[in-house]
Amino acid sequence: MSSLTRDIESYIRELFEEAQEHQLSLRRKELAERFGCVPSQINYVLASRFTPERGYLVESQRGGHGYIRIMKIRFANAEERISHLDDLVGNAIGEQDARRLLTSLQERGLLTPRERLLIEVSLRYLDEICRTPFDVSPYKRDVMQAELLKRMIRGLVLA
Amino acid sequence: MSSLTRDIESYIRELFEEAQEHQLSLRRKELAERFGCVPSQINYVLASRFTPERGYLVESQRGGHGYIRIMKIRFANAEERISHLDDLVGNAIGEQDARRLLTSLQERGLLTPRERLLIEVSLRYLDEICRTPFDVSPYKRDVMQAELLKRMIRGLVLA
DNA sequence: ATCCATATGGTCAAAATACGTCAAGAAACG
DNA sequence: CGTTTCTTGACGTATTTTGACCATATGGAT
Repeated sequence: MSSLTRDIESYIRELFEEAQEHQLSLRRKELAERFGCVPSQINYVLASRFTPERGYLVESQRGGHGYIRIMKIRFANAEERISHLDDLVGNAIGEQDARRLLTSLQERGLLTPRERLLIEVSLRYLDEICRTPFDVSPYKRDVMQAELLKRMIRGLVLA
Repeated sequence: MSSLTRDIESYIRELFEEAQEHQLSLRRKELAERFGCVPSQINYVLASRFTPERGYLVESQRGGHGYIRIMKIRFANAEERISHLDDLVGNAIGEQDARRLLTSLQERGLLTPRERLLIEVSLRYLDEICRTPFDVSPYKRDVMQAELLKRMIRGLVLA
């Protein structure tokens, strides 16, 4: 049940909590040694867990005194937040991706479990009627799902 | 009278009771082996029994260290309230009636403003697509709205 | 100033692992 | 006896882990 990637992710999150900062710096090699893995494993963790989609940006520098800096994304206003979230949803989104996004939003505290449940119910129903009474193509279904999802998210941000 | 699906469903419910947690993790392959069935049978059980409409959310991850996580959002036994609310929604509900009902639920503290917003956004979108791409009759639109509303309410108002 | 040794981090792809989708046929139901 | 629900299996996709090889920054030597 535990995995290297998840362990490293947890460790980095702990560092964030301890630091109480919106950004922190790491040494790739050091971190890899701490977890007894190859350095590129760290890149994998960053690429899969500390993405803009999950609210993070990563910068790095090579060479002597190299570093990896992870930053939490901050928004100046609701509009920025909305456009960020709109981008995450995109023009079309499938069931799996939608669920993943909702998971991430819940983890970020932007959504309560009940709100997430409401969203999932409505997405499912939309998908269902698109299939059965109407016969919408898979891609069009994803476009419609994306539209509904974006509207709900926009509403929540402004609420 | 017993069936594979029901057996697996019962088993998962037992796990919830034992764990006394609102969420639990499974391995699809393991579970399939325990019940001597193909792994996709597990997907069927999840898709038909642990839906958001029934108060559950399911997350999963593929690949190494993959898992299936089931979360119980719904609060225990509130069947009476479900049927009561179903009656309130009825077979078909128009925009005006729907709004009245939501107002009442919100006033009774069964719904937060954000949750209500989500419901209204999705109902409005449903209505919109029923008119424009598809050309659903007014009555049918009301039926579909009622159905979506009922599903959302069933999913979460229970406590 | 330039070169180069050293110290970092980056990319990519293969292999292993685990879950998802879909549709056809069987079974149960009313 | 038609409809819904269940079961199965073939095929598809996603994630993790590792390692070989690539790119870049720094600082001291020339």
